[in-house]
Amino acid sequence: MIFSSKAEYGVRLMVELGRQSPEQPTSLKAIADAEGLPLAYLEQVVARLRKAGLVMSARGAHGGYWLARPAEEIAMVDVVQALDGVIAPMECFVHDHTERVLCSHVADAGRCATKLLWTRVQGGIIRSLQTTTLAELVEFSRRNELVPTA
Amino acid sequence: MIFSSKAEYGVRLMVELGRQSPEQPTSLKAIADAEGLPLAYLEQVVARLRKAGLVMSARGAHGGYWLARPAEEIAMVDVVQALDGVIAPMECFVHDHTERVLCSHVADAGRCATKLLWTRVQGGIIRSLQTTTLAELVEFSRRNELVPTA
DNA sequence: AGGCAATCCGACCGTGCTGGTAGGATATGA
DNA sequence: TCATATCCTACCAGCACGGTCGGATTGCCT
Repeated sequence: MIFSSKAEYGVRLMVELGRQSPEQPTSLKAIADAEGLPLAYLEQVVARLRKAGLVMSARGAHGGYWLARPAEEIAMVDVVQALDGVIAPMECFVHDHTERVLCSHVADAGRCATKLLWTRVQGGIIRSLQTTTLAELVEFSRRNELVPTA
Repeated sequence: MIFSSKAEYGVRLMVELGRQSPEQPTSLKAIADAEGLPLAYLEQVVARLRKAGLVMSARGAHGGYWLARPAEEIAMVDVVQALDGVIAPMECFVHDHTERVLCSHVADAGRCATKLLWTRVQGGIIRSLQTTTLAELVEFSRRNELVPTA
């Protein structure tokens, strides 16, 4: 699998926050209930988003989370990266210094043919994540909730 | 990581085969030595490529492997898929019937906002893999072996 | 003041996947 | 018949991942 469940949960969480009116805190519990996700685990997820500066929080009663900036200004690449870390198609992309057998071609950085391939793939992924904003997803979810299942 | 080491090794193996003259078997041992990879493991890797019809083999002494068709006609998407299986950004993409918590939105197939995102990503990946042929990688590796490291 | 509702934090833990090994069976050219 | 190769299956150790738990802290509300 390319993305972890943290990414899935985190994106859903962001969409949920995007649906709320801004500046008004939404509790994690409300989101956990709405999405049917384990609260304790969501805490870890949202912590990453907070550290990345994507959401803000207020503690205490009636506290909660809200988007740090308008959904239109949030590219999904930032969300996913905050959740899953660097988007790397192959081990040698994330830290070249490890020198694991996996990429025995550390020496010939740009000469490794496979690296050409993985670079293209990485470009494809990042491009698609960069051109998708949170606002799009929010709008998508709003549109679809109106349509009855039957 | 997005792709497994099987993908890395398999792609390298294919490039290596692409560098050889066709119809003439190359032994796995030769490739393992050239790339510095464990032979026993390569056997598993190449088995997938064979089952996918990408390479052919001859057993016995002076046996080995060769490309089933010219490198120009091999899209890397087929190679990677043979090695790593279906390219799915998220669990619910590979088998929708599992109904794991991960995608509690099984019912609303096209309504899940995250699915919109993952679909775009998947598209980006597949497109980049489809537009890259093995021949390109082979040519790339040929060009670069001429340039001295110093 | 006290209690409740929240965020925060870190330790823990089972399970499945991944990368890799081992050993042998089978085929084939010299 | 021997060396060289593909082929096949079982096995294993490490580790990342998804998730739980317990508790500390914060702050509104009565």
